Amino acid sequence: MLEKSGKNTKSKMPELPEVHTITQDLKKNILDFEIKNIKIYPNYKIPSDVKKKLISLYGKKIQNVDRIAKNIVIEISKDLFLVFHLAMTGRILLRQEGDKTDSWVKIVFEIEKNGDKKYLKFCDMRQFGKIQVLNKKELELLENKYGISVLDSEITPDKFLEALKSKKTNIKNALLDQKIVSGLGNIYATDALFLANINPKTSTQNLNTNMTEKLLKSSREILNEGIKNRGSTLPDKMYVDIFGKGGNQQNYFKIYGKKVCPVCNSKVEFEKINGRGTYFCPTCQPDIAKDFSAKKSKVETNKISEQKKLL
DNA sequence: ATGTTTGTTCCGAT
DNA sequence: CATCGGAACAAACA
Repeated sequence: MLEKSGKNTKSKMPELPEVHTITQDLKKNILDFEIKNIKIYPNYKIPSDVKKKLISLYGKKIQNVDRIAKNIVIEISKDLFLVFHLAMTGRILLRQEGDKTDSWVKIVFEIEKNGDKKYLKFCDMRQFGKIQVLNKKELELLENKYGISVLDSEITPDKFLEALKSKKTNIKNALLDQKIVSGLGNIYATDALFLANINPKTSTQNLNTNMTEKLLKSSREILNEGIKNRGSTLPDKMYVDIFGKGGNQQNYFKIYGKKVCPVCNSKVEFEKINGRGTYFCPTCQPDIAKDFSAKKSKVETNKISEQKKLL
């Protein structure tokens, strides 16, 4: 892990399983390779200052590969970092001479070590992804943008609750806000909420420590399982690892994409929550706010009828 | 033709 | 001024 200035450096904080997989594979395969050439495809819109900064990478060797939240960070020197964010449809592929061509290629880094030549390709169909060249200070600024990581062993249910409550919205939305919790995406957040028996529409203000304890545990479980299975590849085959191979976590989804709850056989509900497709089981993930207000209105109704009696 | 999509940022409304 | 939520970014697929 890149060292956070003055902070605990021993805790490894893997987050999004797909990015983690790519980062680890890159680390095993491109260290000490020299950047010989960089080809930017003409159809790729890249800010001119980034284009200029890329030139400063020529002739340098790759020192390390790491990850900050969902960013892949390639360390070129102590003060020079190449940073990728894949967003929805970005890919990093590591190819050799003669390999088949790839779709949606935007930038190719030709790298070489002891005569071994490889092609590091940045591909992006929808072009929501981002490439940056940063110095150490800018990298620290990037790192500081992110909230707590659920895989950080120092995070407690209390700290988790405090972080989530700072955003007054539903729990699903808070979990996806990287400034609050970094690393969970739509699928993993959906599955983590299911495992914790929490309705995705629950207000963060209605959470308690018992719930965040469960959610912390389920989030860690989901992310660790995703990492073990090298991420998830949906039917569109958008995510693949650096060798072009899909992950396996899609075979272990808990509730995402399901029609029937695997635990209780209830019909799974699908709803757009803050614009993101969300699956949940109405039985295993009851809406506590609804129960609460139903109870409350019942109490009020009783009160009114009592008052009427008195009159 | 329309609606859908693994993420993030920006801007208007409150 | 802070915070929230929806639109926008752009392309392929069903």
